Amino acid sequence: MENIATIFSQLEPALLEEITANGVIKTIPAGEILMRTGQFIKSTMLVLEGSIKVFRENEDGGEFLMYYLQPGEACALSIICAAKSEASQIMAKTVEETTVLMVPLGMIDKWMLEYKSWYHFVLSTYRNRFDELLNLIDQVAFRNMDERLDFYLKRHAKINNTNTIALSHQQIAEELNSSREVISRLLKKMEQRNMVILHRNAIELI
Amino acid sequence: MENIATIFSQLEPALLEEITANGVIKTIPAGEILMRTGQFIKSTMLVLEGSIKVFRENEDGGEFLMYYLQPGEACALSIICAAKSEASQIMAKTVEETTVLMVPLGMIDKWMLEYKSWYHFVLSTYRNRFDELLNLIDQVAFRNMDERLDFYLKRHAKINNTNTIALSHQQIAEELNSSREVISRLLKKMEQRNMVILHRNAIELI
DNA sequence: TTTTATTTGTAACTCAAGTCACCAATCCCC
DNA sequence: GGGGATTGGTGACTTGAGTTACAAATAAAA
Repeated sequence: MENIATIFSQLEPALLEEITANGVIKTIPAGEILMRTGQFIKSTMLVLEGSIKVFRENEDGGEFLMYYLQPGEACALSIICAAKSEASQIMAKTVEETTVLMVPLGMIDKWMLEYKSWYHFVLSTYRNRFDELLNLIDQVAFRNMDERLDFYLKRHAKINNTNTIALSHQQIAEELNSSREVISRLLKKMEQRNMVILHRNAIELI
Repeated sequence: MENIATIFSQLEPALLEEITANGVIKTIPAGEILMRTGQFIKSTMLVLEGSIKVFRENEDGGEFLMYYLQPGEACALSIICAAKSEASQIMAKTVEETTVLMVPLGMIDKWMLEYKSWYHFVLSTYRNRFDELLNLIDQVAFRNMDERLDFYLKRHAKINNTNTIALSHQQIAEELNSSREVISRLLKKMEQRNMVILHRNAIELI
């Protein structure tokens, strides 16, 4: 794992020291649920390594994808909920082994006043999540499933920095709140158009 | 119009004085566009009276509703964009004659450090908008049009504190990104189930 | 009072996408 | 290697909702 100062290079040195002093580094195995619908949140997390999936669970247990948290990012919701100690609407879980830095909620308010770089970091966290949600609304409100699938695959490839998506059709269907058959059909069409090559548990982008 | 101190009673007196000193009160006629997609934002707004519709415009000019800003609320986006001076993804316009207090963006950052009540106000503005977007995603991703229509009518009634919605089917269709015929059909069904009474340009909730 | 524009009602059609049913291929583990 | 589990392919059917087309009702304007 890289150094905290490298991952959060935009934060000023004095703040990084405080973060190191007050935060607890925790490594979480893949697939662990970090936040459950309706759960009370008592600390925020900065992602150091790995990746966290933020999603909404529907009635059938499908995990409708909202966005991913990557190293160098923080959970906007935990910061927001902090202020109100209100129930969160969404869930979060690790997709791979993930190292996070847990920061007590009290520190967040304190640092906002003391460190300009923290203030800007928190605001930009909000803004990025806000944008991400606007984008998601765009997708579900205006796009058809074929466009959404295409967008999903490309984003997934970009985030993981590879052009092979190692997911089953079922998993993709759940993240897009669709059904396996629909995704299989659309992927077949994409293959016929030479946009992808299909393998078992893997989709290769061309 | 009520007093600023009454509308924003959660803000501390010293801050209210500063707001009055630095802000400009502006009354805007109904239907005026306050923020256009891609436009640069140079000041934030606190709503004193009236109401502002925040929406996304689709290709055909339909105004897909995101949420309404009411007296006592502020535009979260303008605050977010402020920090980054980035283009906004969405549009805003007055639905009726609206009085706002324009505050230069520079003040926002300044007050965050100086006034705890401002800090909490801004954060709660973010959180409320975030919640609103999550709710919207819920609607478009998981609900059918009949449920969305029902939800829409009830919310509209609640906001305007009346059980008569003074809108044409066409207007409703645009805000839900649907078509007039679909809304007419669904409303007819609701009337048959004794959920509403239909009038010209008005829908009465029972 | 005509004329015109707006609003609403409805039937018929189309299409995207979800569901059902079933099968084949592949993997995994005992 | 055999048997169950997971994954993927495909046809047939259903449904929600958008589209086309047209008519009736009402309001607004001339």
